[in-house]
Amino acid sequence: MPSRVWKNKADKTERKEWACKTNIPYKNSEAILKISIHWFRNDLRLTDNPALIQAAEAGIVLPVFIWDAECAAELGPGGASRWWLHHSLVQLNDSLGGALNIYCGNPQDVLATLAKEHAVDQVCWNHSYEPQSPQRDEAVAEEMRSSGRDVQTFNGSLLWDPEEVLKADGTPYKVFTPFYKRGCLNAMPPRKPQKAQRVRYQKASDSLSVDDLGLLPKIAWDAEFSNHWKPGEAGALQALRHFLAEGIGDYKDGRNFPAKKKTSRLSPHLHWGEISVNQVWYAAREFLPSEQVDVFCSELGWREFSACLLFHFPNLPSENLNRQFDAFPWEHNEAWLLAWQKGQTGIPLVDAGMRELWRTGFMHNRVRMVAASFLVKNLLIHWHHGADWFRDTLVDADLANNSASWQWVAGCGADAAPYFRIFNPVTQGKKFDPAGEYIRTNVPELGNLPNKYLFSPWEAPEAVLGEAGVELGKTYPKPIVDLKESRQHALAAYAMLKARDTSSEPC
DNA sequence: TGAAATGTTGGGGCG
DNA sequence: ACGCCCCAACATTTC
Repeated sequence: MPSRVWKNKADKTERKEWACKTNIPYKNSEAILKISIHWFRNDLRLTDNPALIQAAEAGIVLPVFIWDAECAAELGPGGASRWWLHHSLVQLNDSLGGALNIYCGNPQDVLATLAKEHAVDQVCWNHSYEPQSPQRDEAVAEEMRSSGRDVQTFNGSLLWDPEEVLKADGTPYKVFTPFYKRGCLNAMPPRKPQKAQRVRYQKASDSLSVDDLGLLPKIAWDAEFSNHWKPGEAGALQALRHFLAEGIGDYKDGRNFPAKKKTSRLSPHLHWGEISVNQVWYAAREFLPSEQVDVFCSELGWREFSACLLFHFPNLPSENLNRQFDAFPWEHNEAWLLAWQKGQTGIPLVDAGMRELWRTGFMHNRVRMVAASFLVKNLLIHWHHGADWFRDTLVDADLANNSASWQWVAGCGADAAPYFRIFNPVTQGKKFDPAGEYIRTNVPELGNLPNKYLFSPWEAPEAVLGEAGVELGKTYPKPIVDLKESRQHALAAYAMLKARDTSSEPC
């Protein structure tokens, strides 16, 4: 897409030429060509970007990205997500012909200064629905309006606006099915994606470079990431095309098998808005008939559901949605947490997942559920610790999805898995990784074990272990907990919670 | 998008 | 032929 950097005072011929191409009458171009800031946040794309389109239609665009280190320190992007952001910004800057204006600091201050320096007429951005956003954005808007500038904001990241998806009584949905069926599908269809258009960008002289933001990790644990991911808008479109060609046809069943790569792997792209969810939704629905894409679309629905929950319950990252769980007897054990994080629990499917995460910044969804269930239910470690680790290590770390999903697994969330639904990593492995491919890829030291014992090496006869070159406790850990015993323990903890709850009820 | 315990059914081996 | 037991296969319930 054509884009060009214009100096502050573009010469007349250039301006005339451009006015010609865009059908804006040259005579009026001076008056019509307003200067707008487009504030990039979680919408790092040029296509189907409502706020950017608004800015572009008005005239010259000053594209801005601001890294607010103070804000980021709290529940902002973790290590893997920062890696992604770094590369995504590099891509975005390239597609803007180098015109991305990068700053560090408090957005309100940065934008106020920029607006003054560049005599900005209008400021545009797409909403973020994360908890700190609405208030901060409103303050920015207020300041801009009071200095006589237009402020235009849009929903650029969700199919349905969380403010509008409410039950008849005006309260937010807490159960997925009615949320999706009645709240979403029954409402107006999502906005159709808009094409990218010609934009004239302006580069400020005091912009930082992407490197200046220091987003890349100091220790090179991201070594393998670039083998698996291509951040940026082009990478996002490529991932979408690949999913349509290879994954979506068999999505319903295929998505459950971690060794098959049938899931879309669009989550990090969607998180940073390198592609809009509207583009994905319509691309899928135009590609195959409804009944073949409904399962995938409902996964996008879960993304909407999580965003909506976080929007209406801003404490979702820290507090149990179901407050009964506040009394749950978590048993913190630092050594177990470390073993889980490093993929050294001695439970092959769990370790495979945790190592895939560490190595590639991603874990297949099926395995996420198993690994998370193991932490929360077999180890009885508080879901906060799991959420913290995922937030730091997943390239698709997303406050809404992460918080909602951990609460779902722990049983305290909206429409949650009942607490007694405890995944057995051995059964799950046999069912969803029957050939053991996924485990062998990620836990190579078990590679020579026969399938019969691959999912539970502690049950293998000594001779079989010896044959496979496995020595439990040396080359691979013994299980840190007994699956059956820890399951019983978890159920007992839950029973206690329930007893406590009912005993205090009748008053 | 659970797992395990418990219940039910029916075929086959066997005396 | 019959009753009995075993057990796989499936269904239901319980956590």
